[in-house]
Amino acid sequence: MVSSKRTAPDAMSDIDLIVERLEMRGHRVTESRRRVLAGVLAQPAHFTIDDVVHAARQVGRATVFRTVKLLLDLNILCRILLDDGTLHYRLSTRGHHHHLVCRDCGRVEDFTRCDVPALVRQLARATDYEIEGHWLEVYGRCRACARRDGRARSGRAKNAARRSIGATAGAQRRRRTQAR
Amino acid sequence: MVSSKRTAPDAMSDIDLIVERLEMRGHRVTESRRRVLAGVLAQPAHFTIDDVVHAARQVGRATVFRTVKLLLDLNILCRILLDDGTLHYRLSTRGHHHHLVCRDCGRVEDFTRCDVPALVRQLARATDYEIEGHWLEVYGRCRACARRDGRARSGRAKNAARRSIGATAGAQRRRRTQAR
DNA sequence: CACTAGAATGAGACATGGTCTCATCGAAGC
DNA sequence: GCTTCGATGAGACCATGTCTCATTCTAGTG
Repeated sequence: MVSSKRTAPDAMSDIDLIVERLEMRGHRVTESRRRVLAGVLAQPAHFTIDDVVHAARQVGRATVFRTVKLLLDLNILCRILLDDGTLHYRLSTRGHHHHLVCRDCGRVEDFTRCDVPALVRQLARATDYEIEGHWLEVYGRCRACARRDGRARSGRAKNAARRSIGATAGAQRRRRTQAR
Repeated sequence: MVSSKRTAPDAMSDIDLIVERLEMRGHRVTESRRRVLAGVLAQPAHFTIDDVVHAARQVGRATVFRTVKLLLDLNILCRILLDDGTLHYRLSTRGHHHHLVCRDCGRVEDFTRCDVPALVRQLARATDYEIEGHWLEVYGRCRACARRDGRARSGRAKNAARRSIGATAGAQRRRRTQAR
C-alpha cells in the first residue's frame, strides 16, 4: 500500500501499480507474472493472447493464459468482441464502459455514456428477470478509413452488410497474418 | 416487445419456407441442406453447431458448418453471446433484435426495443465514425432461477459478480457435458 | 536466518471449434 | 440426356484454450 515507489514515472510504475493490486488480492508476485505484465503493457491498443505469448517469450503458454485470465478477473484487462466474432483484449479503462470498433482498421474507442439502464429497467419489468449486466459494442468505420476509400464505398457497402458479426474466424486469422 | 418461443405449426412447412429463401438467393437445395435444416429446427431455443452436427448425423461436419454459416448470412439464424463468452445459435426472429439471457439456465428472450440509436447518433457526432451496427446482450436471471435459490442468493452473488463475460470456455464445456 | 505450505509454473497432451483441400457428386438449366 | 459448376464429405489441419502433474519459488512463520 505505502509501496515501493522505487522508480521514477516510467513503464515500471505501471507494472508496480498492477503488482500492488495482485498483492492486495493475495496473489503472489512472480517473475513470470511480471513478464506477462510487461508483455501486456508493451502491446498496442488491443491484442490477442498470442501477441502476449510472443511478447513474454520466456513464459510458458499456459501461464500466459492463466495470467491474462487473472487480469480479466481483476478488471485490469477487458475483452473486445471484434466485428468478426473474435475476442481481443485491451487494458481496461476504469469503470463501466463500452467499445466503438472500426471494422476496417480495428481501432477502438471507449465510451462511457450508456443508455442501456433505462432499457434494462423496462426489460426487468416486462420479463421479470433480475438483470445483472449487459454487453454493448458498436461497430463502424473511423474517419481515416471512411476517407481513405470514400469512392470505393458504394462497392464495398454490400460486402460490409454481408460481413455480419459472424464472419469467419479464419478470415480474421488470414487478415492478421498478412498484416505482419 | 418480448416475443417468446416460436411455435412451429409443423416442421415441414418451416423447412419449405427456408428452402424458398435459399432458392431465391440462387443457392441449390440439396438433401444435406434439408437435413441440416431439419436438425436446426429440431433444436431447443438455442444450440451449438455441435448439437446440429449430432442431429444431422448423415451430414459431414464441414457441410454442417458451411450450412450454418449460410443460414447466418440469410438471417435465418442469429448468434447469441452467452455469459461465459461462448457463442450459441438460434432461429432468428425477424428484423433487428437483441437477447436477454438467463445466466443460470441459459434461457433466452428476444427483445426488439433498442435505445441504442440515440447513443449511436451522439457517438457518431463525437467521434466522427460512420456507425454501421451494434451488438447488445443483456444478462440476468429469469424468474424461475431467481426464485429457485432465492435464499442461497447472497452466497451466490459474489460468484455471479466474479463470473464475468470472460469465464472459461472449459467451464462451459463441463457444464454442458454434465447436463447431458 | 532457515523452513515450509501451498501457490504458481512449464511442458506437453488434450479438447474444442472451425477451416481448407480435393476428388467426387448431383441439382438444375439447357 | 448432357453439362456445368455449386455442393459435398473425409480428413488433415489450425487456433485457442484447458488440464495434468512434477517441480519451483514466494511469502509467511518461528
